[in-house]
Amino acid sequence: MVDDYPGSGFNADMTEALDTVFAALADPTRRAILSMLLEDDMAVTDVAEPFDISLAAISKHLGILTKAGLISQEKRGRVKWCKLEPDALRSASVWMQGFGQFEPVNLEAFERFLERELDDGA
Amino acid sequence: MVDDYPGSGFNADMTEALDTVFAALADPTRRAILSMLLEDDMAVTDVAEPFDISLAAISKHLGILTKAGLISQEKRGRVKWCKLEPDALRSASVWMQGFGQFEPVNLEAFERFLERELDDGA
DNA sequence: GGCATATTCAACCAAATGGTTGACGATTAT
DNA sequence: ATAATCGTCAACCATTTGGTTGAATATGCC
Repeated sequence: MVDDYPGSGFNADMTEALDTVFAALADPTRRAILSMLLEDDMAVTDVAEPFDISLAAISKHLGILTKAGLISQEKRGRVKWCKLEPDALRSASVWMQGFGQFEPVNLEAFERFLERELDDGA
Repeated sequence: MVDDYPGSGFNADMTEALDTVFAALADPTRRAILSMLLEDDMAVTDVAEPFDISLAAISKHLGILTKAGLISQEKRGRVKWCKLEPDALRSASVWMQGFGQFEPVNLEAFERFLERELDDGA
């Protein structure tokens, strides 16, 4: 095993998912968009309305959120509806919980447990 | 209020904290480093050992993790010790929980795991 | 003192990121 | 048919990012 460091137990897909999700969340505009979609599905133009940047820029942000799986986009007529997909946050959440309140237990075993959980696509 | 969009309720500090934490987590090398530090505090050189990139690159990664508050570094003698600071994940975790309550992992399975762990330990 | 070890700094580089503008295809309205 | 609206695309730009190398700065060891 060449890449023998912690985290290499995750398969490449999981690593990539975490990459794209965390990167998507690292931008305040994108986080604001997600918050907006928490209240309701929205058309691209309406998403863009409160921001001071171009529609094209918003379109790019929505593309990044879509690629990360955090939203889905469905075109109905000439308007494209954006819908929050909060389940995409799950992998990131699971990863982060590994750093929390679990001191007392055997960490190696816990990591193996986590890997099984993630492999199950939970 | 000029910037009237969801998320503008957070003050600038919170936004910046989320920016830096999520950005820090978006890199697989940095996530691997955090996982390593979960097991024990480490010196910079030892952190670098399993990776195929230069020590200077690792030093930069550690600087980013430090700026995000995810680790702390204390120089003792000529070696600088890196220590995980998992509390820095809290703001990010709280933000994410706003999008639905994903339990950390499959809770039943997790509890079974915990029981096994505790039995083994006793 | 002199040498090895630990870590950072500085300069540089290629690629990615977040933004712009103007043109364009698709759909709806007049 | 023509015009307006919705959204993306393409080209471009400045800045950031993740990496390199070589020199510099501590600190510890003989």
